[in-house]
Amino acid sequence: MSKEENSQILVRKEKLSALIAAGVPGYPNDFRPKQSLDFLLSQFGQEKNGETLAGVQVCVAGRIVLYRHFGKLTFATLRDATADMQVAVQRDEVGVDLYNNVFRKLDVGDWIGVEGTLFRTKTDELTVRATRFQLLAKALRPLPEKWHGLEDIETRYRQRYLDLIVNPEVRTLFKTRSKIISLMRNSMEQHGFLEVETPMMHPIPGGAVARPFVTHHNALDRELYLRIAPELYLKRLIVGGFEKVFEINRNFRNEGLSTRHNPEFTMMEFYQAFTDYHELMTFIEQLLCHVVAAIHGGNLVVEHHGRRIDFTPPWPRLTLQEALIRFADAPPEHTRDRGGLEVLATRYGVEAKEEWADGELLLALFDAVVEGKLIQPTFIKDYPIAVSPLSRRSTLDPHAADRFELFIGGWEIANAFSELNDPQDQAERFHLQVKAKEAGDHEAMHFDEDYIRALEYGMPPTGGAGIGIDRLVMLLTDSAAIRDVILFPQMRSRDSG
RNA sequence: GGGCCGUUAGCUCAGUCGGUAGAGCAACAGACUUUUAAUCUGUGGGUCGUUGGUUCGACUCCAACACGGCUCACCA
Repeated sequence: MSKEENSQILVRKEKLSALIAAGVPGYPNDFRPKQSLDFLLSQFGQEKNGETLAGVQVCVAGRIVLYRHFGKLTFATLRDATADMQVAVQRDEVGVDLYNNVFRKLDVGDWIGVEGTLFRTKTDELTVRATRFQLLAKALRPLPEKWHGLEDIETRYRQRYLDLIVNPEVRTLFKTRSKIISLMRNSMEQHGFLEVETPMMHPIPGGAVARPFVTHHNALDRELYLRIAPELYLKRLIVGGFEKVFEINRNFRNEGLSTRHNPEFTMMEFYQAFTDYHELMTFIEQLLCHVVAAIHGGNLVVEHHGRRIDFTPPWPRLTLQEALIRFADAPPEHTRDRGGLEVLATRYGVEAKEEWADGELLLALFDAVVEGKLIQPTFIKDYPIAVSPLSRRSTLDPHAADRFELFIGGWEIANAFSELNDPQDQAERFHLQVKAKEAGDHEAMHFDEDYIRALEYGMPPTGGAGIGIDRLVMLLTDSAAIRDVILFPQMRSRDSG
């Protein structure tokens, strides 16, 4: 017996053939439900005084997920997009022939339509008493076991439809994801931002430090790159005169997979003229608080991995140095010069590469020692210029960028900065990136001449930010792996390896 | 990429010291008109991830490979 044709599938195919032979179509499309199950439960689920259900005619559709047979009576649990509800089918109500030869030939997993009236069982459960039923779509494969359901993690990811059928909490999670994105989109629109779509295929990959996926366009006979970030296109739109734009869409990075990394992931990036990174901190604080409160019923405290994360503003704003002093127990003087940083690197087992600028070493120390400790929402600001090739140079310190990142639950959630709008400075930064690329850094940026040309036409002073949607959803749904919040996560091929 | 763990019926899982495989659910046949994982009686269902090796004999021991999980490294 092959895996694809086990005996249960054969039995179901034979049942389908028998039904069709008896004039019952297996996949008709002429049934229209009139009520959702959730609607019926909310309207009639709670008993009211003097209520009579007998006259309430209903017409519903759903998938059979459970059966309880009693000879001449069957209870079935129906599941539609909104809820589960019980249906009672009686032989004497629908007719002996239909009951014995059609209804009893149905299986768990089949879609059916049911017309009937409402009643309450002895245990007070609201139930549809069927006067008529119809097969809507025959299922040829058996569903996973009714009690344990589908627990195999690999199958849940590879066959997400099955996961969604039998694990209602997975449906709830993805509804929450959708709601989070909707809240962010509405919020941005209310603040006057214009939603735009920029290319997913880039002739020059840019806007982030990452390895891109490469593809080939036949007609143009040229390489194209799946975008690693929309940043440079969105800022071209600021040059073009849109003063507030945002995009919620996918980025693609050709890097390893982990519980926090999927090759394609969703970011919201937004750019606003006449603002800076300090004002963006306040904006993001308000935006995320709005989302968290809406998702958690007004509550700003979220449970995550057994820890309480309190989103109540204002959130701490620390410089990289301050964070290292506080969370890495570093003496202040050690964060100020090369020698001190190298002492810290030795203490924490961080490799201090010779070619690194001081700022790069500082950041490496932060990543290794501090990042994972930033559980409560915390802004870390004033990043080194060396690792911020698109950020505005600080007016006070030419080695610092007007940039911050937001950390929550030990993860980087947002990255934002005052944008570099000096075309000559930007060109110099690109040159440095190209030099790094030539020295073997695969993640370094290309020189984007058209972007420089755009800046040469004048970009107003601007602030911009990117917020990682998948990680935000993980935080707000208490998920352990990014694959749990992506419907179809990337998996290795089973056949060709 | 490294380390550790896992892969047995459609699903969830047992399988002792190496002697050719078990349960529950699901399926099939039957009983049953108020169940909630209904219950009761009976029946069928397996290339034990793949390929090699050791052995008289391998689900079991060994090796390689595939896929997955956790974790470290890199990144967001």
